[in-house]
Amino acid sequence: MSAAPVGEVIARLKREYPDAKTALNWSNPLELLVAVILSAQCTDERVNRVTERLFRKYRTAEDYASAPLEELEQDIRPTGFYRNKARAIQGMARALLERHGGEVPKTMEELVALPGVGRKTANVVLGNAFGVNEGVVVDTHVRRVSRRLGLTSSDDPEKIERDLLPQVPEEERTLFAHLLIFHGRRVCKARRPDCPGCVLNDICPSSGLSGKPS
DNA sequence: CTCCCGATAT
DNA sequence: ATATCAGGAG
Repeated sequence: MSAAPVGEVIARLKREYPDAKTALNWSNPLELLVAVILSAQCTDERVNRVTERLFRKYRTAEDYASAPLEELEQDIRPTGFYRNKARAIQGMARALLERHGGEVPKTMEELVALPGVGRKTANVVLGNAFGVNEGVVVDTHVRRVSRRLGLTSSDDPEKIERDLLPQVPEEERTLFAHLLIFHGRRVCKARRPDCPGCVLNDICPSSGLSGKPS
């Protein structure tokens, strides 16, 4: 079975999810960066519950940098991996102060050099906070849905991104990720995908195998 | 490769 | 009980 054409995938999902955008709540680049670090292996809904109070308490890089680590850990605990994430956020904040005047940098190279920031997190910040679409966000949903659609056969996020890059027009890359994430949550779910109710049913190589994991 | 880890759905 | 959730570091 051949891969689904990306243009058609985007067109149909755009019609299906006209309001697809990040589900994380944020009002500046630092808040987005913190929210994305917290979102690892955690739903956006729970991240938002935590950041609602977190962002009232921590407003600048200095606030995260100077906080007692145990206190920051408790402030983010419900998101899981809270010790790693607290260390990442504090290390990231201190790096912002040391290297970037307390501001979030706008290049891939500078972002991934920050503690706790990998390529996926950097791509989210670049695309959503700065409008830079040099890469494609590959999270668990993008990975699963892309594989099922036949857009990639790899299971490594960096290889998947290299496979997707030439297929997705630069100005559509942020939207593309949001569309696949929405679709991955509501229809092309990890556990029980709803292939009969999927608008990509007729162009998806995995349709009918309804259930066979990525 | 393993480890980190709480909350929710099935 | 177990799988899964906008991953990254050692």
